[in-house]
Amino acid sequence: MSADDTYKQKKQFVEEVSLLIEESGKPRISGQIMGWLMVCDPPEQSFSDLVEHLEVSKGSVSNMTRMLVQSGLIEKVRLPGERQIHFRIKEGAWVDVLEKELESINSLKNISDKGLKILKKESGTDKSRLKEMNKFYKFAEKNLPRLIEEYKEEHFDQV
Amino acid sequence: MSADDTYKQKKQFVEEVSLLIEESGKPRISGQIMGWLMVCDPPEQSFSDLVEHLEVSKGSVSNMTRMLVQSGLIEKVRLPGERQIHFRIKEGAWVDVLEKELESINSLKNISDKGLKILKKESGTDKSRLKEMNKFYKFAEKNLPRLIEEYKEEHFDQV
DNA sequence: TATTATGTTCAGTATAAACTAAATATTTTT
DNA sequence: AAAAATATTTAGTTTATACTGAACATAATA
Repeated sequence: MSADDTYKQKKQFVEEVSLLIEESGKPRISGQIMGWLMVCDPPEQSFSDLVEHLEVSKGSVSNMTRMLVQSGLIEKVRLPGERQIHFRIKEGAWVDVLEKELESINSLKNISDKGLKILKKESGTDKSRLKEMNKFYKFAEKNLPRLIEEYKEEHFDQV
Repeated sequence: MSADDTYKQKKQFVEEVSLLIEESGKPRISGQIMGWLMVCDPPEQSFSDLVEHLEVSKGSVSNMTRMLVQSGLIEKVRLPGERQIHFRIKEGAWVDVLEKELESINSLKNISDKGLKILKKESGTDKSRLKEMNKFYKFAEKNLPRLIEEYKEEHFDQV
């Protein structure tokens, strides 16, 4: 297996990751950046590394790295002697993704609270739909953080 | 509080739900349908009920209800004496949403397996990024189904 | 300070998807 | 069987957003 073949496989890997990310509703290029930063060597890549390897515009790299930094998935790094900004996957990136999910779970719990409040005034109207939604998201809100903690303790108790 | 006010609040509720759904990457109208079906009276609504209350086209109702039925969030109902198809929120809709999530979690675990296989050939390259991703999604795959079961037993052991 | 390297912002283009209205198909009633 | 009611499919429009290339801003070097 030549180094060139491995490079091709990495490119293939990048495309598959970006497809998954795209399916989850995020821009394709953010997925390409994530994918590449998972397998590149070294793990830190400069702005222009990204532009060249992914064959995308500077504007896209600028926007998408900002978005990814903002959402906590990657981080900026300054390397001694290096002029350009570098980026790398942030430790705990995937845990962070799940923790972000908790926010929308919270929103869904809140909206179901709100709905129940409205229905309270109408004695005849069925409330079971909203009650089930409410129970489910309360359950999730209670148990997911516990699960995340469990994972953290198992895997980065050194932090 | 008049019935008219309550109706307005329900409309407001529908908009908020649809916004949340939209933010999660699904069409606005699917969110409006979900929202309305959460608070309407009766819980079963006909095709034309949806067209009128949500003020959207028949085509959209046709497409979006099909999508929602397909994804298990709502179901078609035939009511005795009623001519039109009716729709309602399906029992366990929200649990189903989470169960669907498990599929993408599985994809992410698989892609990290694949990535690790590629990096195996390169002795120098950092593997910790992919190992962490892999561990995390393995953990999720192991524990989320358990959690879902726990919820189901607590809340619909009658089923 | 002038020059070069680097990164961001902006304006415009391309693309994809939501949505509608109308035509078509299907089902139900008379 | 004809007519009416109901639902789906289609073609076309609108809207939103990803993406690019170029202009602009900023920071580093000489």
